[in-house]
Amino acid sequence: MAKPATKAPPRRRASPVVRRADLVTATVSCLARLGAKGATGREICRQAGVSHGLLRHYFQNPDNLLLETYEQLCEDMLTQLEAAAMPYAANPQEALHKYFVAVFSDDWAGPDIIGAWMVFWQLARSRMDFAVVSARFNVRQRDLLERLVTRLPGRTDALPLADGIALLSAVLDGLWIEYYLSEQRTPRERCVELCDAAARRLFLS
Amino acid sequence: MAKPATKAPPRRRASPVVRRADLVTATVSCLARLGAKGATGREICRQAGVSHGLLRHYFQNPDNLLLETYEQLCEDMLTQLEAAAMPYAANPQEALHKYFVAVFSDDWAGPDIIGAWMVFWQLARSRMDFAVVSARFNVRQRDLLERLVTRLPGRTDALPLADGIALLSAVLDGLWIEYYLSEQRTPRERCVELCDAAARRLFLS
DNA sequence: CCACTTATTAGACGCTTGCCTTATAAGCAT
DNA sequence: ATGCTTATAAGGCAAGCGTCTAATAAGTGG
Repeated sequence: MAKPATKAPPRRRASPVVRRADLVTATVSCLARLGAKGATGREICRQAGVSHGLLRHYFQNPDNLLLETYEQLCEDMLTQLEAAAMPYAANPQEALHKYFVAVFSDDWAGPDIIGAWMVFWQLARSRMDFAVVSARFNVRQRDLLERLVTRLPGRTDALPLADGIALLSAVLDGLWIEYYLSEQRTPRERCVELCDAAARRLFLS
Repeated sequence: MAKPATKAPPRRRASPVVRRADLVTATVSCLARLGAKGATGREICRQAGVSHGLLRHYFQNPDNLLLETYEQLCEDMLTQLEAAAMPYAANPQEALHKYFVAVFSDDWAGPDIIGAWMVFWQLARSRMDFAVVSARFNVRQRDLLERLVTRLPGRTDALPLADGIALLSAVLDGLWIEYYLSEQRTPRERCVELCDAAARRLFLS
């Protein structure tokens, strides 16, 4: 049996949905700061300011928390990217530009989140469940990109559309990595500029 | 004091240079198979078929082994990429193509190595020493790419050269990620094909 | 105001890791 | 051969992790 409690530290209740969100947020932060190795269940709980036992109360295990975090992150990013571009539906070129800006915004490429994506990508290779989430997310993101591109006025088809989409998507990912590795060398504005240039060059010339 | 040894398992000596290479190879394999979390010092030694004490004999600590592995991997890849393209110096377009082929070859994007890069990228963000290696490697790789591109005959300068290089480099990284995430969806030949298309579109039209 | 649910904490256990230290034997020089 | 160097193995140790279990308190419904 456990020892009688010696002291009662402040213990405030929160609704399950809030606590889960807390843990998910802490997970992203830990992943970004400490990488895959440092983001342990206990460390996540420490960051969230709860005892390590609480993780098991809300999630099956730390891995499961990671997976759920990944799913939610993808969902959030996708909806927000869409929300960023859609208001400019009347001006396809501007919509695409806003999309680029959103991709490199602090919300999705900021210092306390960008590192998490890399960990998830890594997990997507060795773990089937993560691979599934990654695949689904990729398809939807590419669909969104395609929707934006096909609306561009005066589009040339010197390049097959599928190739163009694949290449623009690759440019996005590649620049994202470049930004990830050194935001000094390729700052955010430069990334967006290059994306715009790529879109013009691939589809409009 | 330690117990007297009960049995003498086969214990063959190897020259330091060979053993170090063994450990480096095992490290890459572990990183690719198990990710950052699974590539522990002990696991690497297990994979290399040596006792866990040997790691300390050749390297300061597991982290140091990782760093050295990263350095050597970069060095090897760079020299081999150069070696792949240079024989075709007379035909710049072909040289560039061979470069693309080499990037997506089994040697550098095969299943037992591709996962390691992702781990190193992840480390490059949280650890200064890895960041330095990454930065140096990036510069040199981009230089090589630039050397190949500037030789292309009939190059247009509708796009500033620096932009073109940055974009082609991004395409390479992005397609590499795409291949990494699902070689099913974007097989190797398709990646090379898209690289060729990007080079034409960016520099020759 | 009491009882019941459950969010939350804290401790215990077994395991693995990294580090260090000691013991052994393999190969080379003499 | 014999002895010295050192590559190699293996054990011990503290720390950290994931899992499980028991105890405690915070709300909530009666």
